[in-house]
Amino acid sequence: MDIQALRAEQLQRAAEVVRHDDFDVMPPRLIGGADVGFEQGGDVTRAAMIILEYPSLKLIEYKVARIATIMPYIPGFLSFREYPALLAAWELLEQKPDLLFVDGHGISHPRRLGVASHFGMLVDVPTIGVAKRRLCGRFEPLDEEPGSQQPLMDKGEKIGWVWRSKKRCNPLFVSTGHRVSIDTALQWVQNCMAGYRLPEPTRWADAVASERTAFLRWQEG
DNA sequence: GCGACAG
DNA sequence: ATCTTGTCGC
Repeated sequence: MDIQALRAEQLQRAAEVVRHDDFDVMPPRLIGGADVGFEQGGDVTRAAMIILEYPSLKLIEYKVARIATIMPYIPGFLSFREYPALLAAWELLEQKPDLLFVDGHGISHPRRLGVASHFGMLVDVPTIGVAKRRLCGRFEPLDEEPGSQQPLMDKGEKIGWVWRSKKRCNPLFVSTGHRVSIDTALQWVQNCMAGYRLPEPTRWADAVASERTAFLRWQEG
């Protein structure tokens, strides 16, 4: 793979990312969650795509796609490693979501094209990036209280929000993926909470992609 | 040169 | 991401 070529592609695509609200459906009735996991020691990439009904937040569909891993993990180039499997899972969905939560960053990326933005553009769907750790940017320390937030800044630009979703838990990094503003992205993440650190779309996608016991148990009943 | 570095 | 049990704290 040619990292320089991928870097150039990121810069080109980043210029096309829509950072303002551009929903077709408001409020969204179907909200999706996407995440990726690995098998066979990393040789197989497994993508999970789940659909929740809003505002009930009930799981109404989930699909899993498996493909051969094509690229190693390189910080800043995660989307190239994960989008092929995500596309495969997306094609399997019987219903497409009005808004999609992607596990990972959106524009809070060195070149403003994290996996949430990249994938959102590929399928032209509004996306929000929800990451568990920082990739770039700086932020002031957050208060201990849940709900505290701080803007994530990079090179003089606000690229997302650092938000403490739950007591004594590390904060989440929320950013625009595609067709959703930074503030609206945080608003929808907050609208999809159910008592856990992660919002429901991301939590379910993570459970399905990693075959968590919570999901396996749910799958039976 | 040194440290940072989504999943 | 993944390999993995118990364990400390609310």
